[in-house]
Amino acid sequence: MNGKAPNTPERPRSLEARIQEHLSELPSSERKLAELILDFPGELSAYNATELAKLAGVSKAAASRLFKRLGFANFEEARRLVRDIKQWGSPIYLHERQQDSSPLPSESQSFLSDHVAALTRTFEQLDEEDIEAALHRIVEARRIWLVGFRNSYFMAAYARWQFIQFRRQVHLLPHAGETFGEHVTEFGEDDLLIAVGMRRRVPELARVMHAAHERGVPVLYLTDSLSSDKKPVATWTLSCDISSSFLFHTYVGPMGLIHYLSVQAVRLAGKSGRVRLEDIEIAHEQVRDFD
Amino acid sequence: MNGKAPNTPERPRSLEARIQEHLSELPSSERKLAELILDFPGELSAYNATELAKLAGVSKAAASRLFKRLGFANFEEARRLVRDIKQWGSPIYLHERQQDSSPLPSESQSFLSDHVAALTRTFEQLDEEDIEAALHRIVEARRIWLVGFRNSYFMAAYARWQFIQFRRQVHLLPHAGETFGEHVTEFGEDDLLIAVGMRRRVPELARVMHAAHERGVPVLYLTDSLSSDKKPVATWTLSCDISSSFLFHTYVGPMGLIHYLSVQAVRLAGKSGRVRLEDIEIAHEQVRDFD
DNA sequence: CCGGCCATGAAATTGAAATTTCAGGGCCGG
DNA sequence: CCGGCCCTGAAATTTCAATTTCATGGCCGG
Repeated sequence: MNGKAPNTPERPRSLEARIQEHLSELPSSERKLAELILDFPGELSAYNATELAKLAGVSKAAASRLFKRLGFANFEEARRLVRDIKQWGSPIYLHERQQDSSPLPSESQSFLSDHVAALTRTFEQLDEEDIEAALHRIVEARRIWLVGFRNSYFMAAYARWQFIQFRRQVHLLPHAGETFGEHVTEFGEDDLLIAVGMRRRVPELARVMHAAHERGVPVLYLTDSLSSDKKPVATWTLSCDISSSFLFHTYVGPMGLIHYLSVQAVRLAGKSGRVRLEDIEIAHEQVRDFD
Repeated sequence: MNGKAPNTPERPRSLEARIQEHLSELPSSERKLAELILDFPGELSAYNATELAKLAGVSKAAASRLFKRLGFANFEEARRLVRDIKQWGSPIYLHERQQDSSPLPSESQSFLSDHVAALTRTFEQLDEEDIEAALHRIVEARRIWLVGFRNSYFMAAYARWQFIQFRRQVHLLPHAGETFGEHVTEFGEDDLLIAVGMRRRVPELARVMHAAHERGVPVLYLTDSLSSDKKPVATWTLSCDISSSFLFHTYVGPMGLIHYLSVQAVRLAGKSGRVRLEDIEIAHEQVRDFD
């Protein structure tokens, strides 16, 4: 029994920190593994000890010993630490960050790149044909109905705000427990329904879309790219990427898309004479006046 | 038993794709788990089947069955697929899409870079101290009131949706012509008011903020960096860059900021014991209650 | 050249996670 | 109301990774 007294207060330091601390005193085979970990490219916690050992070219025993020596009860504990730090943020980062030099910068940096990635993927996968067709309808429809539940509600609200900058008759369907009946029966052939349905969707959404479809109302469906391919009936479908490596999804993708639709719709409306110059002023209003 | 003819070319579809394909025919308990996976924000392969089952609130048996049904030999195979695909970057379907659809109409490219620029500037100018302080209050406040008018309304709605994922008593003040009087008188010292005021602001906003201030309620003010410097009274101010070279402002910055606040608040709440790990389920709740 | 010390990996052992089994129970069609 | 069908989670079983043991061999001081 190696009488290694674990009198350390056992506060959670990051795995890398622990390795640095012990690096000099590690035997060769364990050090090989430790160095592998230090410049490991991917998500360490997605691998198991056996694989890591193989990658480093050492025996499983060495791996086991290494994590013990680093102060973990076992490999599983180490893996969990790595995983949770990623998901929950290092408690250290938030509290003891006076010590380390580059504390949050890098953290918020990774949020930024997460958003940028989502945006990029969203714009990459846009279907220009559907967009083109939808834009025409957005401009020409007599009335536009917008619907979105739960997390999709605010995007519908955003879209409405944008659209009323350049046209009339843009209605946001109520989202509370209220019934849609009265609105749905109002749907007319010249209308357009824009349904925002990011995960996770509720059955109501499909019902409204279906109702519109039955009445011959075209449906523009904004969804996320992970959604099922047995999509609800929709005339045009535009998907966004909302994936993020943090706890919550990111909606910068949909925001970018709606912004894009808005700008292009105004252009189109202007071209077709449906927006007169003075109407565009409305749009500019928010830009210009500083009050 | 498994009548699944394995003559399928078995090209590696992403886990998500496989789930989509089978989603409709999955029994409820397996579907619950499948939904959890589709919504899973983090690194799936860092979790084991037992943990996933627990998060989804189903038995380990269900998890085991699910992966079998999706065509994997066992859970381990699925985990490895996820891990390796991640390593390779984007999932297959993104790749295929990229090929045929024209690279990027340069026009939408410039929208993209506009958004990215706004996001970057937003994250660059974040005041970490204010954020830190605001986060604590977000976690500890008894009640949170959110207010936003016009174009700011949907951001307040988004923030509310995020915050109710991990805490109670988050209220979105009505935005219609309704009077705030009744709500404002309710403001208590333990509360927090979050005011979203992107240009162009209306006088009501300053009034509500002022009312809160008078009652000793701290105010977190989310605004845009172009706002006039005669700011309303606010305890903490966080500004975003919303400028865009197109007709409308872009709100990806505020969205990123709110996302950031949400994730960090959950982390903080977890540390202070206000959200225990198993309460992540709240966040994943949206996954579960679909029947 | 010996003898203590220690690192090492193969192999045995342990132990946790995954799978399978099984009894209970809901649902549906007859 | 019955009977088959299938889903379900608890528990038994199996599987396989992780740990421990142990024989070997290198290194160094005497």
